[in-house]
Amino acid sequence: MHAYRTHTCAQLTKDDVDQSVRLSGWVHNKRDHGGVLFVDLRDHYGITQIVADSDSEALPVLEKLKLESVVTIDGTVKARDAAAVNANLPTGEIEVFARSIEVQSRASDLPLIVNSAEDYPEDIRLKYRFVDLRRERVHANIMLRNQVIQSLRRRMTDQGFSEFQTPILGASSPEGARDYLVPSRLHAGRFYALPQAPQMFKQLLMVAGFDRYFQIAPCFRDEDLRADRSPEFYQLDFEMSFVTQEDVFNTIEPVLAGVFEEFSGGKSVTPAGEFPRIPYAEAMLKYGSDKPDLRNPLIISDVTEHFTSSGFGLFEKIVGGGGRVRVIPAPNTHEKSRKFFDEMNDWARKEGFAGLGYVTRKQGEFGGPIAKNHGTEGMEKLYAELGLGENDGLFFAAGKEKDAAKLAGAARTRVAEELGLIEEGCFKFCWIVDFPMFEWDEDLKKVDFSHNPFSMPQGEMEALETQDPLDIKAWQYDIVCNGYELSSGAIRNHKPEIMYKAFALAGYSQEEVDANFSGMIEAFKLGAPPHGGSAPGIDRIVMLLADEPNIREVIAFPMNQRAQDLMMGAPSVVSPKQLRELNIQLSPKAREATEAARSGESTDMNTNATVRDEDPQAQDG
RNA sequence: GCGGGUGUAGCUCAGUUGGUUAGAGUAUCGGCCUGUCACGCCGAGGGUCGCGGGUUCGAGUCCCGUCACUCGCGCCA
Repeated sequence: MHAYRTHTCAQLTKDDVDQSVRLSGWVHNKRDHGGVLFVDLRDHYGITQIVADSDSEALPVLEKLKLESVVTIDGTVKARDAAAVNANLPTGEIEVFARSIEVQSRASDLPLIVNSAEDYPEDIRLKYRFVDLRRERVHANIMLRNQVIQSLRRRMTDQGFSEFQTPILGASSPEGARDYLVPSRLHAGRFYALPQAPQMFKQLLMVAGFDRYFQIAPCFRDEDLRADRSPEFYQLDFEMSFVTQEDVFNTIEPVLAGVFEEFSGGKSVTPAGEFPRIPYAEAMLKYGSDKPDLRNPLIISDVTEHFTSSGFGLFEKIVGGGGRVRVIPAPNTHEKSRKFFDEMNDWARKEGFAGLGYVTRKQGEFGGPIAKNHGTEGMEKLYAELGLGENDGLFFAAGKEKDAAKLAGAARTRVAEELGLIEEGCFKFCWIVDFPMFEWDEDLKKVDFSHNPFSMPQGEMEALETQDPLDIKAWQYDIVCNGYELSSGAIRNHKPEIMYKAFALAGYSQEEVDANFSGMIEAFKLGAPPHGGSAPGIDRIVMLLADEPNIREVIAFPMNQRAQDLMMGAPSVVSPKQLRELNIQLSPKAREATEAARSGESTDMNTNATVRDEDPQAQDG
């Protein structure tokens, strides 16, 4: 007999009755009736009920054992009486009568309970993540993640992509997010940078002639966190040679639609080949966002023209100053109280906007200060143009174009949520296309790249030479699903002369380009195919499929919002010897902070991870 | 860096207008219980009300500051 098990905890059925079996697992739950004891024994696969009574030598041991201890049970499979069958359990028709027990690992008091769905504070869950991960929901999320990755891999290899690894210790480059840096021991004062994405390497793989690359690539960005953002995350990074934007779309739509259909649990998914394509400018106008949630039926309109002259002085003034007025319909709000509208305005102010105006309409009657001042005739004209009905309210976002769009976008979401208009049970994909190549940098008062500088401008050299830089579009595209940006990609600029020209428009000299991007530029001078790709975010995909509110629920060992690993105690203080080897000296401020951590001056609960560091019990060698 | 929310027993939470000894469930410990599957019953222990200061005869409750977690803005594709 195997040392630990003959079956898993999900395997035994009525067909196995009377068999002698050996099971191993965690003590999930106990029900002690004095003379008879029931134990739910759990492993990765499932739960089997173990029974022990006074005839069993296992009884006194199990009685004393705490939950989550690990045991091996030798016993006999018994059929349960009809009345005792548990229909909720795949193994519910049988139980195992324990003849003997071996305790593999004795658990002490638990910081959180595995057999309950109760929510625990996230810092406790993260500190004891190995226990948290035993719980049904998180365990299932991590398994879902595994399946999604397997499926993505299969779908990519089926389409002729090859998987390659790229370096983790790379060179820092000036554009993009803040790099995580790793000091070099052999080269004093120099640093490696962890990849924000394997961008240059995947392009160089195309230059190297591999034609179709993909990788489940770890990416690192040292920026502040959000619910859908972690400092380290994974992308389905891919790149293809000799392709147009259309080819990239046709390749990746079936992969994403396919994997979503496979794991959506019955939710509808935008079919491959039917992802709507929304130009960036249109997205900003109609949805107030470059990652619109298409489950939200509300569409923003620009009504600036109606307020060039208006009794409503505030809007007239904004319009006169070059600003825009955008509106968000609030359908069928005739029965909403004034409070509803006022609270929307309060919300907008709390969000840092100047305020959200509104017009109410009940049985054709307009209400609210904007309607009063603008006049019934003007309002009717506006409503007719927008196709609004006699019971539809209207919210107004006014200001500089960027601010008005942003407020309108936030209000569109808020209004739809308040009115329950967001369609449920679906994944709605779209492409955002035609991103501007350049934008005006208000701080530096100059033209700068609005996205990745390696994207090919639409119209290529001719566009750069003849058009206003701010009018030039890039072959740059995002995939958006339910309001989340899942992927960003581009057809790359593989021509050095266009690269130099594009950088020149953004104010960078050829020498600067050569200095910062020498590898790429050199490569493009030695025979580079036209190529493009994208990189869907794996964590966000799994988060959406698992219907979780944040990315940490689908990461086995996530960091908290301050980029700490509460379980392992990262980032940690290192020894003076390590620092000396790296030729690194701490600043006085850093010395003070690390001294405080060492002497345990700070006694708040978040130093617990560090305390655990020093607990030999907690070290796993 | 900024704004919102939260912080009361190991955990989940209640705690009235500022008023007696801060409660419940769960977990833990002890006792009882031979068919449970969220087993049940009896009992016990467990509290710096995040921390510091203030107002007050009196603060879990009000005020100021601060810390932690979290959501968002800035930042970031």
